[in-house]
Amino acid sequence: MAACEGVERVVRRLETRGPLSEADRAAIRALPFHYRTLEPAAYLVREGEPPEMCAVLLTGFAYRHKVTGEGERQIMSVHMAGEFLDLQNSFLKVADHNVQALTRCEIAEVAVPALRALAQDHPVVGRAMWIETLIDAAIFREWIVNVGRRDSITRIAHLLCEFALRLEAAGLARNHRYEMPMTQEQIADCTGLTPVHVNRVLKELGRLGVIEREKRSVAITEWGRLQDIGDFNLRYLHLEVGGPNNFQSAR
Amino acid sequence: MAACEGVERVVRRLETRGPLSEADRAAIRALPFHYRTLEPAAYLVREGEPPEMCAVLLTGFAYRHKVTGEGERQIMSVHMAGEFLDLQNSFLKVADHNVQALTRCEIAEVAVPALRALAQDHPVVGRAMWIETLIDAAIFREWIVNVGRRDSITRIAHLLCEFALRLEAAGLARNHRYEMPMTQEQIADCTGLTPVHVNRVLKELGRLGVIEREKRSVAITEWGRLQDIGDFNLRYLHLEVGGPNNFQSAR
DNA sequence: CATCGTGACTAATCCATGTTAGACACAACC
DNA sequence: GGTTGTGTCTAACATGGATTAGTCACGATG
Repeated sequence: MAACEGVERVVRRLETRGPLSEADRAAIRALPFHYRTLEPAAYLVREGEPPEMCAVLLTGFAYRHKVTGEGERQIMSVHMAGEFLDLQNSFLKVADHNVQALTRCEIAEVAVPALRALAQDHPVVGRAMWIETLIDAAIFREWIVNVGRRDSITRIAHLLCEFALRLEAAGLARNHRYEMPMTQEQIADCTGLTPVHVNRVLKELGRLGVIEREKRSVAITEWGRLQDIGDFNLRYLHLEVGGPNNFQSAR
Repeated sequence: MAACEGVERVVRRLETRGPLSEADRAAIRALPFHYRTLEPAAYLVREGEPPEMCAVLLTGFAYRHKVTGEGERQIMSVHMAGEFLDLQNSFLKVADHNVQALTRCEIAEVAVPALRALAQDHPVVGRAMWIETLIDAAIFREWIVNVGRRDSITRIAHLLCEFALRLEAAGLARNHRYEMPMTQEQIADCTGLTPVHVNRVLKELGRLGVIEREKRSVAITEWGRLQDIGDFNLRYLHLEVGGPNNFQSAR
């Protein structure tokens, strides 16, 4: 991906949360971005280290996770092209979780101090970045509910629904059909289940006729039923359905 | 609590994340706060409604929760005196969860547009509020791990540890001894367990000699062991141990 | 070409936690 | 001063999902 294309994706992303002035856009474009490609499983952030760079994902997938004292991994979120990966840590002193590439990824990185200065000097841009982290938090909350109070088939159906909508919003899927970026083991780490049980549940969802799978590709054949099974309500995603500028206007 | 005391608490809270100028402080004090007392179980925010007011908790406890399609409740966070309750929703169009008083609460409310204007016109204050929400998000992430990958005794021990430190940071507890604001049923809703099992586990923690209980009062008699049992590492709380201005300085 | 590693998939068994049902203590209220 | 409600606590039984232990297909690697 060309560098200028990368920056423009960042600008567009932030603009969906509110109008930016030309000066705001120029300030974003002036950031000292550094472009890199990461192999699958490469770490972007390690728990315990101070955040120095903040990355935007241009292509590919990445995920946040922690490992318990027992050595069990819990994935806390999965990120796709266009999303910021490190706003969660950039304003804190130390990273409290890991961020790792799920697939091969292209990223645009910028040093944390430059990002802080941007937020300080361009409050509208700062607000847009804040909103990005608020939506991340909304998804974290939904995942607490998912692993805390839903049974296995509901959890996985919910995850499949969330992925469908987020991928479609990112222009990476259509007609509720997509390429699942994760292995069944990683799905297990998202849902607090074992890989074995994930396999059983995926098979069951296929048997019920609500999804069709071939390798990693997933087609949701009965969206309404999958939504019901998954107790899925898209509200928490705060998607800007009407396109840019559809935010709640300041009164 | 007197009104001016309430405002000063908000100022102090925001100052722990970075130095504020006199103009910043004045702007916070000039906010049109409205003071109210809520009875236990009163709603501050309802899922599906647009956020209109943003509240700071002056005394008492409140909690965030969602209810699944099956009618099961999951508590996503518990808040104590000094914390903001609605920054999570104020910059989004619609609340995606409920916020409810756990005990009798005194709150200071301000209309959302005034708060947005404050963040816009005083970027340093905006940044401090952003950091508050980032820490909320860090706690959400830890709770995903807690309900997703820890067994029942670990979950509850972890919750008890978190409460001890947060209450001490808020000046509401000392010597790892505090008044638990929640019933066992509410603890169950925090941990994704049943009230019956919470009771078993609390009894077991008592039998192990790491806590002592009498009604709602909890004394952690062996902090180190409870921490081990609870797989607890305080990093995710991002406590400002050195007092104000102990944030990572801009470079 | 053989070997190795990984991911998908399956079956048998087990156990941590849920479910159901109730006792008991205590405070609030008519 | 009985009644009602709420929170704590317990026991007996049920079960969802974990655990264990594989097979199989496939691509990468030497």
